[in-house]
Amino acid sequence: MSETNPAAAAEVAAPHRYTAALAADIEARWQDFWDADGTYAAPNPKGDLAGDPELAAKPKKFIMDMFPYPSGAGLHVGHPLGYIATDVFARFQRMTGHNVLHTLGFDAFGLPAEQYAVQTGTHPRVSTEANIENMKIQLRRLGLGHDKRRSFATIDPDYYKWTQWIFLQIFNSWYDDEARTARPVSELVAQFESGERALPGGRSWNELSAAERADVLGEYRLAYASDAPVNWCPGLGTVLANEEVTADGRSERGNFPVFKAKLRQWNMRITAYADRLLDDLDALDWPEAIKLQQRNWIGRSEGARVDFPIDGERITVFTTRPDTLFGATYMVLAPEHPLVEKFTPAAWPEGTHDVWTGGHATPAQAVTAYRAQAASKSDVERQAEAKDKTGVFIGAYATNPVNGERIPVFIADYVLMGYGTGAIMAVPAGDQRDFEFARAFELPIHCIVEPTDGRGTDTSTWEDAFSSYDAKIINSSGESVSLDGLGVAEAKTRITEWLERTGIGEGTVNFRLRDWLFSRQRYWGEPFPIVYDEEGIAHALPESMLPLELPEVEDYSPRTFDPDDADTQPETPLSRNEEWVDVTLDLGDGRGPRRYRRETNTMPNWAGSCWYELRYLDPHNGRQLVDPEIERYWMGPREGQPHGGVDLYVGGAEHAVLHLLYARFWSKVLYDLGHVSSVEPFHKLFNQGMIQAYVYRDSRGIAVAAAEVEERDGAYYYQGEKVSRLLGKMGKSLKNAVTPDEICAEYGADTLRLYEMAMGPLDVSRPWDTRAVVGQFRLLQRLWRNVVDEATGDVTVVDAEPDEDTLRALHKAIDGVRGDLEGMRFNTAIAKVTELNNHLTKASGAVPRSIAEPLVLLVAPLAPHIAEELWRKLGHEGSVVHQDFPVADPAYVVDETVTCVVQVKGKVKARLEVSPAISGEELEKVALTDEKVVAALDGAGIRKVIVRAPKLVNIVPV
RNA sequence: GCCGGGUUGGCGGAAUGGCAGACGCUGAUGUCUCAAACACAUCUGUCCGAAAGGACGUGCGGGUUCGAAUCCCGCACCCGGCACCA
Repeated sequence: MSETNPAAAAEVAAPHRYTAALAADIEARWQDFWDADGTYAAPNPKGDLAGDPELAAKPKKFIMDMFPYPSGAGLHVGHPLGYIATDVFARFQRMTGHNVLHTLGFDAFGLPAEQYAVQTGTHPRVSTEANIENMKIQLRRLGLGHDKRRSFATIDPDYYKWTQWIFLQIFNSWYDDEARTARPVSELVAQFESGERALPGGRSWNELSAAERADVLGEYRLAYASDAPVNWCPGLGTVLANEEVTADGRSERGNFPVFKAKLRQWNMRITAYADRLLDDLDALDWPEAIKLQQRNWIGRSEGARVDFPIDGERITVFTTRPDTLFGATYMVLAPEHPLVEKFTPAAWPEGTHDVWTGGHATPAQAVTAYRAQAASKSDVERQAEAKDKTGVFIGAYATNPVNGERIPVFIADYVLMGYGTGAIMAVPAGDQRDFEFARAFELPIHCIVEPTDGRGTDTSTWEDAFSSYDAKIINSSGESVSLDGLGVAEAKTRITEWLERTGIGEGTVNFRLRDWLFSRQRYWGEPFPIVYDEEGIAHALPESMLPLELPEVEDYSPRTFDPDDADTQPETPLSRNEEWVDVTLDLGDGRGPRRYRRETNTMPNWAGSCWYELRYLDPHNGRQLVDPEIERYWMGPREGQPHGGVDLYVGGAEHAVLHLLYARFWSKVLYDLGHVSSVEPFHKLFNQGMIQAYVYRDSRGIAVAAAEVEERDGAYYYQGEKVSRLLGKMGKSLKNAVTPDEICAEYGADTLRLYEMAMGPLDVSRPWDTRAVVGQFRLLQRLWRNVVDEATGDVTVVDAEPDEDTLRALHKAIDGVRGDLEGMRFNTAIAKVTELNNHLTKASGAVPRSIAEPLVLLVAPLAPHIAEELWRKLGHEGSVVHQDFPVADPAYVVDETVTCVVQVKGKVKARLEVSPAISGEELEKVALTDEKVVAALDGAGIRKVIVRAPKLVNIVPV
């Protein structure tokens, strides 16, 4: 024995104590065992992953995490929170009779992986694959029960072959609004050929050129290229989806300015699915907050389209308040509205108001100047100036169809081209924005809703617009329709009927959702399986040419620009490889080998995550993206899940509208085209909270190493200097990252798992506290000691009958833990296990086997390594993973006696030990004769006695 | 501005109409040890009290109820989302 090595001395005294070293040994052994044994292999009903028929016959559970980006920074303890939670849940499901599919892949395309690669100067594939390997090692140490046969990365050609294939399915589809389903474009062509569907302009399909046909089909395809204003981000060198742009007009990633630029880009016609994406939310088991965010994003508004005649033509507006049509005193078009030029006359009409012209000599000049001004403004500036309404008269008048009034037409940037029809009827009395504009441009304000707040009908005295759904319509009578005296709802109905009867308009539903910009000027993404012929017509590559692999290029980094320079144009890295771009191919369409140019944009990083749940099911299938029978087994609709989908999907709330909306859209298209049986990808969604960490900053505001900060008397010091403390994110840049590796080294993975689950409810964010981790370590140490002799390593459990108290403690724990695990309340489940274990620790004598065994099973989902080891020590062959979870005996779940509190006027005055079966009358009698109660009543008369047997009696004195 | 979520000991949290503070951390004291660490044991919401015991207490103000952390109304603060969406 060495006097100078106390740790060694302790080990000699208790060589079989549950220490970090022993935990490491146990964990490594069982992780190897699981890999070799294939413990977590979930059998498919057929195919290469078919297996154990007994397991396959059980009800299925598909439990999934949002898969990680393999960033170069590695994991900190915040990352695996959700993975541990799904793993605990999956293990519990395995022990309660389910065939559980649980695995994890890697989302490895996209900006972060690419930027890391650019920073480190290595090829994205090399650095990404290294990161994946590193992350796999980190994750393996946590003991996650993944079916590793099913893992993949989105960058694997075998995977993105099918991402490309799905893109082509979408490209080759159109949305049939009447049938409310996607259909192959070939069926649309057949309709055009037969004349069943009319072509715009009344032409016949046969007389169209190939280019014209392509243009017509482009109007229908669910994936289409178009010249449209997109979010161009010079700082990132790419365009971005609306969802990737923040409210203040900057890129979500990198926080660079974003400008509107007109560029030819690929889009997904997600708007065709707006109503279904909205309606189908109802049957999903998702947090209401997330559903609400999606509903707001889709933004359904009921209203009407109304045609306003102008110069023998018409401008269509969308309004949610057709009942206020009589109050429309002017019209506003978005500056970029395509009809603006058409109606802009050569000269200002006689007597044009000076404030309307913006000081310009002609309407054309005014329009051009205003458009230039609007385009140069970044969204940030627009935001800041939102209060000051700007605009200019285009020199033309339209007619209000309901009363024949001549109303001026303006352009103004408060009307957005992307919403509705890009044109509005302005009702300044009822709409605050219109009101402000009318005041600024001295336009008339007609009161058409009777104010209910006493302000009167003289609008010249008003300070703001008046709007109420409870008010009555006034001043709204015309020759053919009158709304006077009606409430808002009735007026809407009547005017909509009138609009439809006269053909002037129609009731309609409008959505805020826009089409999804689907191309990026990046290297590290899926190439589009699209080539262009000499006429510039896009052609799909045949399936036999998939996957279209990413070519090598000399410089894969994106061409970025001065972030503030809007006058730049994106340049795609793939366009730098002329040999790859310029190809001669036979597409198998009967045209023979021809020269084509490849599409050089790549898909956005969302593409790979839009369908990965399906590939987990049948990851090695070379002929189909997933076998239909296998898909139906794991994903198909069933009772309570009318749209099918993954049984549990856990991830951060930051994906509320991006990934989750896109994945739902792809799922619906695949369903419509008959490739899958599930309409929705994720039946139940759970958002885990964030693990936060304290950030310590010195007087300059610079973050200092959190691990080296000392606390004295409620203040914090770093190297003697006082520092401030704030709760923030965990990360390298804030110098407060704690890695799972550190915690595993100090306590073991089981302790880390327990601590993360015990910190609090899974859906709430909470601060990491390394000091507190030891609490869960002690739990495992006591658990170990309750079964194993620390000196000899022998099992100490005895075959004696447990006492009543212990039996009750066990069955109450079983009952509670079962419910808590089912409800994903892992923190309280651990508290109940701890209580039982503490009970055993405190009880004198060895633990009976009939208690120790179920205890180990209770622990197994939470701390699987130690559970395996104890299970083996208790004399069982094989793994604990597929054992049955204990079932509580109801006879022991209730206590033999319960404590009944007796209150007087709601204050506890006495406690009685009574039988749980005691009757109300009996209990009342006992309570009223209790001496403490008698003393508390002090002779006062009794007005009322409330009895809730057996737990409570409340006596109300007079 | 609109919408959603939250506020409980020194800290993380438990209790969703019936004993507020389960479980854990921290802290105090003790056992073990030459000593320390580990481990174990007892205590640890605040105030009054030597103690027994008592009073107060779940962001603030009101209400419903025999009884409210929990339900209702109003307010403050914090976090998240959306935002000129007609």
